[in-house]
Amino acid sequence: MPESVSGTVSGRRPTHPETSRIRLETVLSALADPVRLSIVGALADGHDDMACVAFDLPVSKSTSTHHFRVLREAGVIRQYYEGTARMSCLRVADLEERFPGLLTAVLDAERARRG
Amino acid sequence: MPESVSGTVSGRRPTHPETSRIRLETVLSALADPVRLSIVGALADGHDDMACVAFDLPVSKSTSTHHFRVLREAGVIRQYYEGTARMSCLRVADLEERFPGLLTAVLDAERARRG
DNA sequence: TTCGTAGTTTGACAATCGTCGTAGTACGAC
DNA sequence: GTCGTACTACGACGATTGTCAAACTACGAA
Repeated sequence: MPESVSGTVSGRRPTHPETSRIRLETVLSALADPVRLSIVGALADGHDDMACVAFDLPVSKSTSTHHFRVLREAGVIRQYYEGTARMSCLRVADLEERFPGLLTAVLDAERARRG
Repeated sequence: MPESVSGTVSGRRPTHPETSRIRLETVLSALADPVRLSIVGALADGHDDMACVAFDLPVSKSTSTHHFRVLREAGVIRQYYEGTARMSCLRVADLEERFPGLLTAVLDAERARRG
């Protein structure tokens, strides 16, 4: 967390990489974890925006935070606050622009893996 | 190395996963490394089959062996011997069958990253 | 058979990763 | 204000990963 500009404590202003700076290896390694893959799958199939709490992950709260952070810093999801709830949504358009077809293929594969 | 059936020393009969057993997370994490990504890129763009030695990787021999093994065990490449040379080729059709569009998208992204 | 080439195996190492519990912070409701 | 909820931060831990050098194996050629 390098530059937290204005007054608020860090963590309240999540940093997102610009689309042009999203790196392939980072995205792939972000997606290469079962917990994070299931988050991404849930975001894609379920509701577009979801709070962390809605995911019901098989890990502790702090581990959840960690995984969401990895996804956000990789450029896979965008996060913002809605009250105390951390909402997340997939950066579908950004990813499609940067790596055409990649997210679609991964989501298809993940869907097949589960259903 | 569980079951090496006939007499030969292990390592000479590389084990490849069946297409149906290729796992998404394993493939993604295999591709999430710059060295392995460059191997895959070289295999896709260059010649279909290449010996390890032809890749000119920025790592030692043993590290090379390690990376090829990860790719092979993930189901991304197929390997066989041609004399003492270990030849490698992408399992394009198998991957397309298992995870349609995935390899293509990754290769496009990798190509863009380099060119 | 001897030599060189190509790759593997082993064991080591530092770095990263996924996990947790505890403590802390921000917000909404009361 | 106080309380509860939702999440983050901070260590800590064991497991995995990427790396290497050294010793070894398999094959082809001289």
